[in-house]
Amino acid sequence: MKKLTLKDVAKQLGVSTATISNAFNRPDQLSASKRTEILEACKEIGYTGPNRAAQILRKGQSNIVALVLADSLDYMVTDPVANTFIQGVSRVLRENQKHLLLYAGDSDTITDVVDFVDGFICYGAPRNGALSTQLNQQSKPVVTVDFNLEGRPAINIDNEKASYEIAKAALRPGDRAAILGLRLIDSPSTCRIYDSPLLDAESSITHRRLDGYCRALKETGIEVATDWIWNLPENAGMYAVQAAREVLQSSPRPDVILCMSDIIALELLQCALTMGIDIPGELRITGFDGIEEAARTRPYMATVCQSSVEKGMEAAKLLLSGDNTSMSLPYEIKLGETI
Amino acid sequence: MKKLTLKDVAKQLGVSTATISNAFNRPDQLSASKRTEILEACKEIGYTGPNRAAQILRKGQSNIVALVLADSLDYMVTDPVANTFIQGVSRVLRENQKHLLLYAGDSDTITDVVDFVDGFICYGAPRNGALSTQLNQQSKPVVTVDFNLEGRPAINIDNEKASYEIAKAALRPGDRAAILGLRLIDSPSTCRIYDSPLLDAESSITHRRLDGYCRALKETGIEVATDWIWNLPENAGMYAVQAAREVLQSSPRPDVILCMSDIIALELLQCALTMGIDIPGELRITGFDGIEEAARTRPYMATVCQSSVEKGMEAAKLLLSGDNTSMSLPYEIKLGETI
DNA sequence: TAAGCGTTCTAAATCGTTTAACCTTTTGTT
DNA sequence: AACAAAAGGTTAAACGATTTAGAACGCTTA
Repeated sequence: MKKLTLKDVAKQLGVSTATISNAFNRPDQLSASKRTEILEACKEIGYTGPNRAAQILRKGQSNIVALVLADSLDYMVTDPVANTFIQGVSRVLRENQKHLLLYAGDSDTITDVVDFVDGFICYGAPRNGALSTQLNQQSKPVVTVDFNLEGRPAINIDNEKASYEIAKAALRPGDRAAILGLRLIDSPSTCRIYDSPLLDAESSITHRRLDGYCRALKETGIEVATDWIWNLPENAGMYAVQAAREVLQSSPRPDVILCMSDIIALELLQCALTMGIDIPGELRITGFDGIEEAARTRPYMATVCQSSVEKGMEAAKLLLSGDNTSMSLPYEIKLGETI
Repeated sequence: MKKLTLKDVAKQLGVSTATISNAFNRPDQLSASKRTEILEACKEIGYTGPNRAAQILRKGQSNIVALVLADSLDYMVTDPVANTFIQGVSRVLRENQKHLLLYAGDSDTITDVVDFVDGFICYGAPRNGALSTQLNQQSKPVVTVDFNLEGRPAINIDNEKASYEIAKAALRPGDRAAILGLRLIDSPSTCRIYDSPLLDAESSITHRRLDGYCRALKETGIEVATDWIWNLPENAGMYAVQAAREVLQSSPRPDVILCMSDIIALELLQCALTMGIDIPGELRITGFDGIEEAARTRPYMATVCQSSVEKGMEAAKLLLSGDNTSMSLPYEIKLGETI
């Protein structure tokens, strides 16, 4: 019992293959009566429609969109921001009958999929530079999120401005301030920056956040040495814990700690509370992202709220529209109870 | 600048297309010297290898595996169990150079992808019965996880036995007991079961858990009326909260509450602690799954630990192996501090 | 010398569609 | 009535590979 093909069906119905194909794809190319007649007959004999694999080859279009994640899936999954982002993407894709191919950015090539995928949504700068260049060299559409790729449309929030604003709200003149940063330098473990060279500063959102913090610090008349800036290689609790301990045990302890993500800030808060430090009396903390958990803590976190779902949805819409214009999404400063 | 094809390359090198194809796919079909000569020449002129779309059509194999999730992606993403499962699947697929197509089970058809996908991993029973029958009727390999599909290999743990054991550990003769269940009946919101007809009892893991609980209850000499069994439509906090409130406010209050997932149990624990109920003095609670968060609460949760990552990995391995034998994975009873 | 055999490569069929180009009718216009 | 345009189909050439059957070649063996 082989699978039916267009040809088989055409033969059975006594019409050309083109007509069958048109019945399925281009209703304007044949009379309505013939069309329904054909479709009914197909249902009758069990032909479910043109073979997708053949369609992909012929049309050069597969309805598959690759979502390239900067980090390995292992990290992605534990990160609520990435999580909800995927949600948003998938929602829009589904509405448009597109399919989602999940692609981890730590793979070192896209050659396996570039031939059949309709486009790429790229979430976060690939760790792996080769992937960026490959993405840029191929001709399928690309939408970048939370980083920039030359000549490609990007979805972003104004990270510099948002960071500036949350920092400005948290800082008082005369403060000692520390920063818990993310992917600022190339290091596999949590550490202070000192004078390590900054990583990939052009396209990285965390560097924009750093810029924003620095502007606010300068305006408030505060200086921050690079040994008061920590760097985490990934946005995961296990890296945050170590930074939190170190920064809280340093003496004199900072009055403010600016964290580049809520995951980091929450771990820090937890750690500080355990140590009996009064928040915000003795120490002020800011986060970034606005994940749900940050709103449930006590005291609840001062942070920058951005809608990851919306980001995902806009990214997908942008890709599908074929438009080439970047987009800056709104955010909201939530003062919370930690500053 | 059109893309190079096998034909172009063959013409340029003065050999047949078959030889080029063989150079890439079947090294044994030509001399080693010719092969390296060809591959080098290809690199030289910028031919990166056979077009995947054409390969898919011709070979009938795409290296794409569809992961069909029972729930919509929206729910999936917030569920750490599903999350880590995906992780496991993706890890094995990547190791084998396969790609992952994420497919939400609330879509009503697989016809869009069945033609080009190499197989399906199906996580949880699709809500939508049509999808099950479609999966069964098509001829591509299917591996089911946490439910059964006739004639298809399944990955599971022994839910009945595990539930029996955790319940047995929690129950004392003379207890009043309640159950917070999952997807036992067809209802869009949290409610007691009363005498609603049970749903899809054959293939559902939550029915196996119910069986296990019931065996333990019977052995301990406890009777549970169906109005002491709650049903949640999804494994999500928002549904759990309501059930938790209702069950805790009922009087007399139960001495033990058996929860079919950690998400539910944690919400219940939270709720009970807020109400000032002593755990486990006044109330014992059991969960199911062994998610990380359940180990971090205070008191920490009594639960059945199963490794979702491993489940995912085994599912993927099973699919790729082409084997047709089901598999029961180990689990571990963690007594915790809540019983 | 011719047959037999392994190796290396080629020609041509095939995978299942889509679609540009072309051919008939039918309809509308003057 | 004559002709253009539209409607409804058909033919056949792609799309870019894989793969079977067999040709050509050099070599051994009887």
